[in-house]
Amino acid sequence: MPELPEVETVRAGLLPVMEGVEITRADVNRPDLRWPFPDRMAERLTGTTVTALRRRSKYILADLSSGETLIIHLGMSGRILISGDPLGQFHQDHPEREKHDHVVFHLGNGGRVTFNDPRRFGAMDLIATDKAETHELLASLGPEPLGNTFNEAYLVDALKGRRTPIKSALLDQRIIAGLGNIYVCEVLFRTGISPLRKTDQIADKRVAALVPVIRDVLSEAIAAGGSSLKDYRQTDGELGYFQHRFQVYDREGEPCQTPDCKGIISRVTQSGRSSFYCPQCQR
DNA sequence: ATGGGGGCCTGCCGGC
DNA sequence: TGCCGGCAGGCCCCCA
Repeated sequence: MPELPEVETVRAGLLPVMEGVEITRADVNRPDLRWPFPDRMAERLTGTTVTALRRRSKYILADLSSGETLIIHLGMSGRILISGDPLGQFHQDHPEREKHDHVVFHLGNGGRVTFNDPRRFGAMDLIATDKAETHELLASLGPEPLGNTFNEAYLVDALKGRRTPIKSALLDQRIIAGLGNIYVCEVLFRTGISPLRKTDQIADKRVAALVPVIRDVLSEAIAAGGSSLKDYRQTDGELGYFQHRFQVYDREGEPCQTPDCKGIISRVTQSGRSSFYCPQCQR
């Protein structure tokens, strides 16, 4: 569920509350999410200070004064909410423990950071900070779409000779890290490329045109605080609002927004995921 | 080697 | 009102 813009929004929300702040206690309310938590996770977190909060693809990385890094993934339904009013603001507190509050970090500034994940496809792990990039979950990730190594030449080369539909290729985290179902649909709409088109049947020039559009869509979504469908929230509980700007995602049956296009947005299933697109102007 | 489908979980929504 | 099927922002794993 949370794609790069949602994860970046969560990271940005946590930053002023957690950076330079001690974790005084960690409540670990179950033994696992998608996988078992690392051994003695609560003890290894307790008494450490968060020295930096980074993001790699859809992972949040919290560097700790202990020399370890906490890796967090939100899966499909993971949420992180701040409570306890650590910044002295007015946002609503939610002191009661709610269903699916699996991990709670208590902070030295009085704040609490709660990880809630109904479907439990999320994950947490601890690894030495100097080995974080080599963690098995991160090792084979492709370039960051908003970073310098992601560019036209890279994408043209990375997609060369692939027979998979472009939709699947852009969802492949080894090729580009951070896109998910929503933003791939929106990117393909803006570039006029059908999600069904085989990657090796797209001219280099059109592949290259994906690069600035990917950057634009992600940047706009980050600026909007991400997209809130059912359960995603920013860390202060506010909704993101990029969902109002979707042009195709979840708009099956609606008229295409391209000027003068008479198309109707279609939904097709590709490798188990819904693709939304306009059959008229996406070719 | 690569691509497609199944599976992991819970919750929600629409239809009957 | 209640039940059931389908679907959901991700990603690992196995099979062809």
